[in-house]
Amino acid sequence: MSYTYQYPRPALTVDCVVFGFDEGDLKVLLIERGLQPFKGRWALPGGFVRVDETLDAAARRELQEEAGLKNVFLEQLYSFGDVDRDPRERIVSVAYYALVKLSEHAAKAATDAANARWFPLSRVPKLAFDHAHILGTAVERLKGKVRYQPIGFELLPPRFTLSQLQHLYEAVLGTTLDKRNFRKKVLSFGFLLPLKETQMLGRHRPAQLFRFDSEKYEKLKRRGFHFELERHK
Amino acid sequence: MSYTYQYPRPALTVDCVVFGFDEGDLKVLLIERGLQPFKGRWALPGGFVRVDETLDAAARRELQEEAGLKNVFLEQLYSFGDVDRDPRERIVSVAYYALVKLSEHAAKAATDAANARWFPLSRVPKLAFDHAHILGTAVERLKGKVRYQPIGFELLPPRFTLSQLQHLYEAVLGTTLDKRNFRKKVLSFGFLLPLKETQMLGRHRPAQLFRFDSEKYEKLKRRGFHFELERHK
DNA sequence: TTGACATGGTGTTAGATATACACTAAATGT
DNA sequence: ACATTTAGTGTATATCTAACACCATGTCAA
Repeated sequence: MSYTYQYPRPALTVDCVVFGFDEGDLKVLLIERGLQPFKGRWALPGGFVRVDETLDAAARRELQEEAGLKNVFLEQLYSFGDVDRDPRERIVSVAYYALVKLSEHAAKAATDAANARWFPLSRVPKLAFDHAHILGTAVERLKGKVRYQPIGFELLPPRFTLSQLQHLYEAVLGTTLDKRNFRKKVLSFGFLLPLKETQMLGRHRPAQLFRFDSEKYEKLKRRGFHFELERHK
Repeated sequence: MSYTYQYPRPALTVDCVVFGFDEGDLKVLLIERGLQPFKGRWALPGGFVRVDETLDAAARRELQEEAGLKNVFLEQLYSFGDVDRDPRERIVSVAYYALVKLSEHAAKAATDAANARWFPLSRVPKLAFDHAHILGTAVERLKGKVRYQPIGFELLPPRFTLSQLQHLYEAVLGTTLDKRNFRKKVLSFGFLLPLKETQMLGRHRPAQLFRFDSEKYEKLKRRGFHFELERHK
Protein backbone atom coordinates (compact mmCIF):
# COMPACT_ATOMS: atom_id res chain seq x y z
CA MET A 1 0.00 0.00 0.00
CA SER A 2 1.21 3.49 -0.75
CA TYR A 3 0.05 7.09 -0.76
CA THR A 4 0.51 9.56 -3.55
CA TYR A 5 0.39 13.33 -3.51
CA GLN A 6 0.72 16.05 -6.11
CA TYR A 7 3.56 17.78 -4.27
CA PRO A 8 6.35 16.34 -2.13
CA ARG A 9 5.61 16.41 1.59
CA PRO A 10 7.94 16.54 4.56
CA ALA A 11 7.44 13.69 6.99
CA LEU A 12 6.11 14.74 10.38
CA THR A 13 7.31 13.43 13.73
CA VAL A 14 7.00 14.27 17.40
CA ASP A 15 9.93 14.18 19.83
CA CYS A 16 9.62 14.39 23.59
CA VAL A 17 11.99 15.82 26.15
CA VAL A 18 11.05 13.98 29.34
CA PHE A 19 12.29 15.58 32.54
CA GLY A 20 12.54 13.90 35.92
CA PHE A 21 14.00 14.97 39.24
CA ASP A 22 15.87 12.69 41.62
CA GLU A 23 18.61 13.01 44.20
CA GLY A 24 18.90 16.70 43.63
CA ASP A 25 19.48 16.25 39.91
CA LEU A 26 17.36 17.21 36.96
CA LYS A 27 17.33 14.26 34.55
CA VAL A 28 16.20 13.52 31.04
CA LEU A 29 14.98 10.25 29.57
CA LEU A 30 16.81 9.01 26.47
CA ILE A 31 16.41 6.03 24.17
CA GLU A 32 19.25 4.15 22.59
CA ARG A 33 18.65 3.88 18.85
CA GLY A 34 18.54 0.35 17.47
CA LEU A 35 18.45 1.35 13.80
CA GLN A 36 20.28 3.51 11.34
CA PRO A 37 20.79 6.39 11.14
CA PHE A 38 22.64 7.11 14.37
CA LYS A 39 22.40 3.46 15.42
CA GLY A 40 23.67 3.10 18.98
CA ARG A 41 23.39 6.82 19.72
CA TRP A 42 21.05 8.18 22.36
CA ALA A 43 18.01 10.11 21.22
CA LEU A 44 14.79 11.65 22.45
CA PRO A 45 11.78 9.35 22.42
CA GLY A 46 9.57 10.11 19.44
CA GLY A 47 8.18 8.89 16.17
CA PHE A 48 5.97 9.59 13.20
CA VAL A 49 2.64 11.34 13.53
CA ARG A 50 -0.19 9.23 12.23
CA VAL A 51 -2.60 10.84 9.88
CA ASP A 52 -5.56 10.28 12.16
CA GLU A 53 -4.16 11.49 15.49
CA THR A 54 -3.54 14.96 16.87
CA LEU A 55 -0.01 16.10 17.66
CA ASP A 56 -0.64 15.78 21.39
CA ALA A 57 -2.00 12.28 20.89
CA ALA A 58 1.07 11.29 18.89
CA ALA A 59 3.35 12.55 21.65
CA ARG A 60 1.41 10.67 24.33
CA ARG A 61 1.38 7.50 22.25
CA GLU A 62 5.13 7.64 21.74
CA LEU A 63 5.72 8.21 25.45
CA GLN A 64 3.60 5.20 26.21
CA GLU A 65 5.19 2.98 23.56
CA GLU A 66 8.81 3.94 24.01
CA ALA A 67 8.98 4.69 27.71
CA GLY A 68 5.91 3.17 29.35
CA LEU A 69 4.80 6.62 30.51
CA LYS A 70 1.14 7.53 30.95
CA ASN A 71 -0.73 10.50 32.41
CA VAL A 72 2.22 12.82 32.58
CA PHE A 73 2.39 16.58 32.28
CA LEU A 74 2.93 17.29 28.58
CA GLU A 75 3.20 20.54 26.69
CA GLN A 76 4.19 21.46 23.17
CA LEU A 77 7.64 23.04 23.00
CA TYR A 78 8.55 24.13 19.48
CA SER A 79 8.63 22.78 15.94
CA PHE A 80 11.97 22.07 14.33
CA GLY A 81 12.15 22.18 10.58
CA ASP A 82 15.69 22.61 9.39
CA VAL A 83 15.99 21.04 5.99
CA ASP A 84 18.90 18.75 6.88
CA ARG A 85 17.98 17.79 10.40
CA ASP A 86 17.47 14.18 9.33
CA PRO A 87 19.96 12.63 6.87
CA ARG A 88 17.33 10.37 5.29
CA GLU A 89 14.82 12.88 4.06
CA ARG A 90 13.01 16.05 5.03
CA ILE A 91 11.43 15.55 8.44
CA VAL A 92 9.76 18.23 10.47
CA SER A 93 9.46 17.46 14.16
CA VAL A 94 7.04 18.95 16.65
CA ALA A 95 8.82 18.77 20.00
CA TYR A 96 7.12 18.36 23.36
CA TYR A 97 8.38 18.36 26.88
CA ALA A 98 7.03 16.21 29.67
CA LEU A 99 7.45 16.30 33.43
CA VAL A 100 7.24 13.04 35.32
CA LYS A 101 7.36 12.06 38.96
CA LEU A 102 10.43 9.86 38.87
CA SER A 103 9.46 8.19 42.11
CA GLU A 104 6.41 6.71 40.41
CA HIS A 105 7.67 6.05 36.93
CA ALA A 106 11.27 5.00 37.31
CA ALA A 107 10.43 1.34 37.83
CA LYS A 108 7.98 1.08 34.95
CA ALA A 109 10.22 2.76 32.44
CA ALA A 110 13.03 0.40 33.33
CA THR A 111 10.95 -2.68 32.60
CA ASP A 112 9.02 -1.41 29.59
CA ALA A 113 11.99 -0.24 27.62
CA ALA A 114 15.34 -1.83 28.21
CA ASN A 115 16.96 0.72 25.93
CA ALA A 116 15.66 3.71 27.89
CA ARG A 117 17.74 5.47 30.55
CA TRP A 118 17.65 8.56 32.70
CA PHE A 119 20.64 10.90 32.37
CA PRO A 120 21.46 13.82 34.65
CA LEU A 121 21.43 16.96 32.54
CA SER A 122 25.10 17.43 33.27
CA ARG A 123 26.00 14.02 31.81
CA VAL A 124 23.95 13.78 28.66
CA PRO A 125 25.83 11.87 25.95
CA LYS A 126 26.14 12.99 22.35
CA LEU A 127 22.65 12.86 20.85
CA ALA A 128 21.30 11.84 17.46
CA PHE A 129 19.92 14.32 14.89
CA ASP A 130 19.37 17.85 16.26
CA HIS A 131 18.22 16.46 19.59
CA ALA A 132 20.85 18.36 21.56
CA HIS A 133 19.34 21.54 20.17
CA ILE A 134 15.82 20.42 21.10
CA LEU A 135 16.97 19.49 24.59
CA GLY A 136 18.58 22.89 25.02
CA THR A 137 15.39 24.59 23.97
CA ALA A 138 13.40 22.49 26.43
CA VAL A 139 15.72 23.32 29.32
CA GLU A 140 15.38 27.01 28.57
CA ARG A 141 11.61 26.70 28.44
CA LEU A 142 11.49 24.81 31.70
CA LYS A 143 13.66 27.44 33.38
CA GLY A 144 11.36 30.16 32.18
CA LYS A 145 8.17 28.37 33.00
CA VAL A 146 8.85 27.25 36.56
CA ARG A 147 9.11 30.88 37.60
CA TYR A 148 5.56 31.77 36.85
CA GLN A 149 3.62 28.52 36.77
CA PRO A 150 3.56 25.96 39.56
CA ILE A 151 4.68 23.09 37.37
CA GLY A 152 7.58 22.13 39.60
CA PHE A 153 5.23 19.88 41.53
CA GLU A 154 4.87 17.66 38.48
CA LEU A 155 8.46 16.58 39.10
CA LEU A 156 8.05 15.76 42.80
CA PRO A 157 6.28 12.91 44.53
CA PRO A 158 2.71 13.74 45.64
CA ARG A 159 4.01 14.31 49.15
CA PHE A 160 7.25 16.25 49.48
CA THR A 161 9.25 18.35 51.89
CA LEU A 162 10.07 22.01 51.47
CA SER A 163 13.73 21.13 51.14
CA GLN A 164 12.95 18.84 48.23
CA LEU A 165 10.99 21.63 46.61
CA GLN A 166 13.80 24.09 47.14
CA HIS A 167 16.40 21.71 45.73
CA LEU A 168 14.21 21.20 42.69
CA TYR A 169 14.06 24.92 42.04
CA GLU A 170 17.77 25.26 42.61
CA ALA A 171 18.47 22.49 40.10
CA VAL A 172 16.16 23.90 37.46
CA LEU A 173 17.19 27.52 37.84
CA GLY A 174 20.84 26.74 38.38
CA THR A 175 21.11 28.97 41.43
CA THR A 176 21.05 28.62 45.19
CA LEU A 177 18.15 30.05 47.13
CA ASP A 178 17.88 31.35 50.67
CA LYS A 179 16.04 28.79 52.78
CA ARG A 180 14.10 31.20 54.95
CA ASN A 181 13.04 33.47 52.12
CA PHE A 182 12.07 30.51 49.96
CA ARG A 183 9.88 28.97 52.66
CA LYS A 184 8.30 32.28 53.56
CA LYS A 185 7.35 32.85 49.95
CA VAL A 186 6.00 29.47 48.90
CA LEU A 187 4.01 29.13 52.11
CA SER A 188 2.56 32.61 51.66
CA PHE A 189 0.95 31.46 48.41
CA GLY A 190 -1.40 29.28 50.40
CA PHE A 191 -1.59 26.27 48.11
CA LEU A 192 0.85 24.06 50.00
CA LEU A 193 -1.05 21.81 52.38
CA PRO A 194 0.93 20.57 55.39
CA LEU A 195 0.17 16.91 56.03
CA LYS A 196 0.07 15.08 59.33
CA GLU A 197 3.00 12.95 58.33
CA THR A 198 6.66 13.75 58.44
CA GLN A 199 9.52 12.23 56.54
CA MET A 200 12.41 10.64 58.36
CA LEU A 201 15.45 10.07 56.24
CA GLY A 202 18.93 9.89 57.69
CA ARG A 203 20.02 10.75 61.20
CA HIS A 204 18.50 14.16 61.62
CA ARG A 205 15.31 15.96 62.44
CA PRO A 206 12.35 14.68 60.38
CA ALA A 207 10.80 17.03 57.82
CA GLN A 208 7.22 18.12 57.46
CA LEU A 209 5.51 16.71 54.36
CA PHE A 210 3.32 18.87 52.12
CA ARG A 211 1.18 18.32 49.09
CA PHE A 212 0.30 20.74 46.30
CA ASP A 213 -3.38 21.69 46.57
CA SER A 214 -4.24 22.23 42.92
CA GLU A 215 -7.88 23.08 43.63
CA LYS A 216 -6.81 25.88 45.89
CA TYR A 217 -4.31 27.05 43.31
CA GLU A 218 -6.99 27.16 40.60
CA LYS A 219 -9.27 29.10 42.91
CA LEU A 220 -6.54 31.62 43.68
CA LYS A 221 -5.70 31.94 40.00
CA ARG A 222 -9.30 32.70 39.11
CA ARG A 223 -9.27 35.45 41.72
CA GLY A 224 -6.37 37.12 39.95
CA PHE A 225 -3.53 35.66 41.99
CA HIS A 226 -0.37 35.20 40.00
CA PHE A 227 2.30 32.69 40.90
CA GLU A 228 5.81 34.04 40.72
CA LEU A 229 8.90 32.58 42.26
CA GLU A 230 12.28 34.20 41.84
CA ARG A 231 12.11 36.98 39.36
CA HIS A 232 14.52 36.93 36.49
CA LYS A 233 18.14 37.42 37.54
CA MET B 1 4.37 14.59 -11.48
CA SER B 2 3.48 13.01 -8.18
CA TYR B 3 5.09 11.80 -4.98
CA THR B 4 4.47 8.50 -3.31
CA TYR B 5 5.10 7.42 0.26
CA GLN B 6 4.69 4.19 2.16
CA TYR B 7 2.46 5.80 4.82
CA PRO B 8 -0.06 8.63 4.51
CA ARG B 9 1.34 12.03 5.47
CA PRO B 10 -0.38 15.12 6.82
CA ALA B 11 0.13 18.20 4.68
CA LEU B 12 2.19 20.91 6.33
CA THR B 13 1.44 24.62 6.20
CA VAL B 14 2.51 27.81 7.93
CA ASP B 15 0.08 30.53 9.02
CA CYS B 16 1.09 33.98 10.17
CA VAL B 17 -0.56 36.30 12.64
CA VAL B 18 0.68 39.72 11.59
CA PHE B 19 0.27 42.45 14.19
CA GLY B 20 0.40 46.17 13.56
CA PHE B 21 -0.26 49.18 15.74
CA ASP B 22 -1.96 52.35 14.58
CA GLU B 23 -4.10 55.07 16.06
CA GLY B 24 -4.00 53.48 19.46
CA ASP B 25 -5.29 50.18 18.13
CA LEU B 26 -3.64 46.81 17.84
CA LYS B 27 -4.44 45.42 14.39
CA VAL B 28 -4.08 42.16 12.54
CA LEU B 29 -3.60 41.57 8.82
CA LEU B 30 -6.10 39.24 7.15
CA ILE B 31 -6.53 37.90 3.63
CA GLU B 32 -9.84 37.33 1.94
CA ARG B 33 -9.98 33.82 0.57
CA GLY B 34 -10.60 33.52 -3.15
CA LEU B 35 -11.00 29.75 -3.23
CA GLN B 36 -12.95 27.04 -1.49
CA PRO B 37 -13.11 26.04 1.26
CA PHE B 38 -14.24 29.15 3.15
CA LYS B 39 -14.31 31.18 -0.07
CA GLY B 40 -14.95 34.84 0.78
CA ARG B 41 -14.03 34.40 4.44
CA TRP B 42 -11.09 36.18 6.01
CA ALA B 43 -8.09 34.12 7.00
CA LEU B 44 -4.51 34.41 8.21
CA PRO B 45 -1.90 34.65 5.48
CA GLY B 46 -0.17 31.32 5.00
CA GLY B 47 0.43 28.38 2.72
CA PHE B 48 2.15 25.09 2.18
CA VAL B 49 5.69 24.42 3.34
CA ARG B 50 7.94 23.44 0.47
CA VAL B 51 10.07 20.41 0.94
CA ASP B 52 13.30 22.34 0.50
CA GLU B 53 12.70 25.32 2.78
CA THR B 54 12.79 25.69 6.54
CA LEU B 55 9.64 26.57 8.48
CA ASP B 56 10.89 30.11 9.06
CA ALA B 57 11.65 30.49 5.37
CA ALA B 58 8.17 29.29 4.45
CA ALA B 59 6.61 31.84 6.80
CA ARG B 60 8.73 34.66 5.36
CA ARG B 61 7.97 33.63 1.82
CA GLU B 62 4.23 33.62 2.48
CA LEU B 63 4.42 37.03 4.14
CA GLN B 64 6.20 38.35 1.10
CA GLU B 65 3.87 36.72 -1.43
CA GLU B 66 0.57 37.34 0.27
CA ALA B 67 1.16 40.64 2.01
CA GLY B 68 4.24 42.21 0.45
CA LEU B 69 6.00 42.14 3.82
CA LYS B 70 9.77 41.82 4.13
CA ASN B 71 12.25 42.05 6.98
CA VAL B 72 9.73 41.94 9.77
CA PHE B 73 10.03 40.56 13.28
CA LEU B 74 8.92 36.94 13.05
CA GLU B 75 8.73 34.23 15.67
CA GLN B 76 7.25 30.77 15.77
CA LEU B 77 4.08 30.61 17.84
CA TYR B 78 2.71 27.08 18.10
CA SER B 79 1.81 24.15 15.88
CA PHE B 80 -1.83 23.27 15.38
CA GLY B 81 -2.66 19.73 14.52
CA ASP B 82 -6.27 18.94 15.23
CA VAL B 83 -7.38 16.21 12.88
CA ASP B 84 -10.37 18.12 11.49
CA ARG B 85 -8.97 21.61 11.36
CA ASP B 86 -9.15 21.60 7.56
CA PRO B 87 -12.21 20.06 5.87
CA ARG B 88 -10.24 18.87 2.84
CA GLU B 89 -7.68 16.63 4.44
CA ARG B 90 -5.30 16.36 7.36
CA ILE B 91 -3.24 19.54 7.53
CA VAL B 92 -0.87 20.46 10.32
CA SER B 93 -0.04 24.13 10.54
CA VAL B 94 2.97 25.73 12.16
CA ALA B 95 1.81 29.17 13.22
CA TYR B 96 4.02 32.25 13.41
CA TYR B 97 3.43 35.76 14.59
CA ALA B 98 4.96 38.83 13.06
CA LEU B 99 5.25 42.41 14.25
CA VAL B 100 5.34 45.13 11.63
CA LYS B 101 5.77 48.87 11.71
CA LEU B 102 2.46 49.85 10.18
CA SER B 103 3.77 53.28 9.32
CA GLU B 104 6.24 51.70 6.90
CA HIS B 105 4.29 48.79 5.54
CA ALA B 106 0.69 49.93 5.31
CA ALA B 107 1.10 51.38 1.84
CA LYS B 108 2.93 48.41 0.37
CA ALA B 109 0.53 45.84 1.68
CA ALA B 110 -2.38 47.76 0.22
CA THR B 111 -0.89 47.70 -3.28
CA ASP B 112 0.63 44.23 -3.22
CA ALA B 113 -2.46 42.41 -2.11
CA ALA B 114 -5.82 43.88 -2.90
CA ASN B 115 -7.47 41.20 -0.82
CA ALA B 116 -5.45 42.01 2.32
CA ARG B 117 -6.76 44.28 5.05
CA TRP B 118 -5.87 45.40 8.56
CA PHE B 119 -8.52 44.79 11.23
CA PRO B 120 -8.50 46.18 14.74
CA LEU B 121 -8.43 43.25 17.14
CA SER B 122 -11.83 44.30 18.44
CA ARG B 123 -13.40 44.06 14.97
CA VAL B 124 -12.02 40.88 13.52
CA PRO B 125 -14.59 39.13 11.33
CA LYS B 126 -15.41 35.44 11.48
CA LEU B 127 -12.31 33.58 10.34
CA ALA B 128 -11.73 30.48 8.22
CA PHE B 129 -10.51 27.15 9.63
CA ASP B 130 -9.28 27.33 13.24
CA HIS B 131 -7.73 30.73 12.61
CA ALA B 132 -9.68 32.40 15.41
CA HIS B 133 -8.03 29.95 17.77
CA ILE B 134 -4.60 30.67 16.33
CA LEU B 135 -5.21 34.40 16.58
CA GLY B 136 -6.24 34.04 20.22
CA THR B 137 -3.09 32.11 20.98
CA ALA B 138 -0.99 34.78 19.29
CA VAL B 139 -2.62 37.59 21.26
CA GLU B 140 -1.92 35.75 24.51
CA ARG B 141 1.69 35.19 23.49
CA LEU B 142 2.15 38.82 22.56
CA LYS B 143 0.69 39.92 25.89
CA GLY B 144 3.07 37.68 27.74
CA LYS B 145 6.10 38.54 25.66
CA VAL B 146 5.95 42.33 25.70
CA ARG B 147 6.38 42.27 29.45
CA TYR B 148 9.83 40.79 29.44
CA GLN B 149 11.23 41.42 25.99
CA PRO B 150 11.48 44.80 24.33
CA ILE B 151 9.58 43.75 21.22
CA GLY B 152 7.04 46.54 21.45
CA PHE B 153 9.38 48.69 19.40
CA GLU B 154 8.86 46.42 16.41
CA LEU B 155 5.34 47.82 16.22
CA LEU B 156 6.31 51.50 16.37
CA PRO B 157 7.97 53.74 13.80
CA PRO B 158 11.75 54.04 14.24
CA ARG B 159 11.20 57.36 15.97
CA PHE B 160 8.38 57.54 18.46
CA THR B 161 7.17 59.48 21.46
CA LEU B 162 6.79 58.09 24.96
CA SER B 163 3.05 58.57 24.71
CA GLN B 164 2.94 56.36 21.62
CA LEU B 165 4.94 53.75 23.47
CA GLN B 166 2.64 53.92 26.45
CA HIS B 167 -0.48 53.64 24.29
CA LEU B 168 1.01 50.62 22.59
CA TYR B 169 1.58 48.89 25.91
CA GLU B 170 -1.89 49.83 27.06
CA ALA B 171 -3.43 48.39 23.90
CA VAL B 172 -1.47 45.16 24.09
CA LEU B 173 -1.91 44.59 27.81
CA GLY B 174 -5.47 45.85 27.90
CA THR B 175 -4.85 48.12 30.88
CA THR B 176 -4.15 51.75 31.54
CA LEU B 177 -0.76 52.76 32.90
CA ASP B 178 0.34 55.69 35.02
CA LYS B 179 2.15 58.16 32.83
CA ARG B 180 4.79 59.22 35.33
CA ASN B 181 5.60 55.73 36.53
CA PHE B 182 5.74 54.44 32.97
CA ARG B 183 8.15 57.13 31.81
CA LYS B 184 10.31 56.79 34.88
CA LYS B 185 10.64 53.07 34.31
CA VAL B 186 11.30 52.91 30.58
CA LEU B 187 13.78 55.77 30.74
CA SER B 188 15.59 54.12 33.64
CA PHE B 189 16.39 51.15 31.39
CA GLY B 190 18.74 53.37 29.45
CA PHE B 191 18.09 52.08 25.94
CA LEU B 192 15.76 54.85 24.82
CA LEU B 193 17.73 57.50 23.00
CA PRO B 194 16.20 60.97 22.99
CA LEU B 195 16.57 62.57 19.56
CA LYS B 196 17.03 66.18 18.71
CA GLU B 197 13.71 66.28 16.93
CA THR B 198 10.27 66.68 18.39
CA GLN B 199 6.95 65.69 16.97
CA MET B 200 4.24 68.27 16.48
CA LEU B 201 0.80 66.84 15.92
CA GLY B 202 -2.34 68.76 16.77
CA ARG B 203 -2.61 71.98 18.66
CA HIS B 204 -0.61 71.22 21.76
CA ARG B 205 2.88 71.00 23.08
CA PRO B 206 5.22 69.01 20.79
CA ALA B 207 6.57 65.69 22.06
CA GLN B 208 10.14 64.53 22.37
CA LEU B 209 11.05 61.78 19.90
CA PHE B 210 13.05 58.72 20.93
CA ARG B 211 14.49 55.73 19.22
CA PHE B 212 15.16 52.25 20.59
CA ASP B 213 18.92 51.71 20.90
CA SER B 214 19.16 47.99 20.25
CA GLU B 215 22.95 47.89 20.58
CA LYS B 216 22.72 49.35 24.03
CA TYR B 217 19.97 46.91 24.90
CA GLU B 218 22.08 43.96 23.78
CA LYS B 219 25.00 45.26 25.82
CA LEU B 220 22.84 45.60 28.91
CA LYS B 221 21.39 42.15 28.38
CA ARG B 222 24.82 40.60 28.19
CA ARG B 223 25.65 42.25 31.49
CA GLY B 224 22.73 40.47 33.12
CA PHE B 225 20.15 43.21 32.82
CA HIS B 226 16.64 41.89 32.42
CA PHE B 227 13.88 43.88 30.79
CA GLU B 228 10.61 43.78 32.68
CA LEU B 229 7.70 46.12 32.28
CA GLU B 230 4.55 45.70 34.29
CA ARG B 231 4.64 42.51 36.24
CA HIS B 232 1.77 40.15 35.84
CA LYS B 233 -1.52 41.53 37.16
C1' DT C 1 -3.64 89.21 21.82
C1' DT C 2 -5.69 86.58 24.66
C1' DG C 3 -7.75 82.70 26.29
C1' DA C 4 -9.53 77.92 25.54
C1' DC C 5 -7.98 73.55 24.50
C1' DA C 6 -5.15 69.47 24.13
C1' DT C 7 -1.36 66.77 25.04
C1' DG C 8 3.58 66.80 26.99
C1' DG C 9 6.29 66.63 30.85
C1' DT C 10 7.77 66.39 35.80
C1' DG C 11 8.76 64.40 41.95
C1' DT C 12 7.53 62.84 46.22
C1' DT C 13 5.76 59.82 49.57
C1' DA C 14 3.90 55.65 51.77
C1' DG C 15 3.39 50.99 51.45
C1' DA C 16 4.81 46.55 49.85
C1' DT C 17 8.28 43.42 48.56
C1' DA C 18 12.86 41.45 48.33
C1' DT C 19 17.13 40.45 50.47
C1' DA C 20 20.60 39.42 53.76
C1' DC C 21 21.69 37.00 57.60
C1' DA C 22 22.50 33.04 62.32
C1' DC C 23 20.92 30.27 65.57
C1' DT C 24 18.02 26.44 67.83
C1' DA C 25 15.43 21.78 67.15
C1' DA C 26 15.12 16.94 66.50
C1' DA C 27 16.57 12.89 64.97
C1' DT C 28 20.66 9.10 64.41
C1' DG C 29 24.99 6.61 65.26
C1' DT C 30 29.11 5.98 68.00
C1' DA D 1 26.39 12.36 75.95
C1' DC D 2 28.09 14.16 72.09
C1' DA D 3 28.97 14.65 67.20
C1' DT D 4 26.60 14.98 63.06
C1' DT D 5 23.07 16.23 59.89
C1' DT D 6 19.16 18.41 58.14
C1' DA D 7 14.71 21.06 59.66
C1' DG D 8 12.87 25.06 61.03
C1' DT D 9 12.37 29.98 62.43
C1' DG D 10 12.43 36.20 62.56
C1' DT D 11 14.12 40.74 61.88
C1' DA D 12 16.13 44.80 59.86
C1' DT D 13 17.31 47.18 55.63
C1' DA D 14 17.14 48.28 50.98
C1' DT D 15 14.57 48.36 46.90
C1' DC D 16 10.63 48.64 44.14
C1' DT D 17 5.83 49.83 43.34
C1' DA D 18 1.84 52.66 43.24
C1' DA D 19 -0.71 56.60 44.02
C1' DC D 20 -1.19 61.18 43.09
C1' DA D 21 -1.62 66.95 40.64
C1' DC D 22 0.10 70.55 38.44
C1' DC D 23 2.60 73.48 35.04
C1' DA D 24 4.48 73.75 29.98
C1' DT D 25 4.01 74.48 25.21
C1' DG D 26 1.95 74.41 21.20
C1' DT D 27 -2.58 75.58 17.96
C1' DC D 28 -6.76 77.77 16.91
C1' DA D 29 -10.59 80.85 17.19
C1' DA D 30 -12.81 84.81 19.00
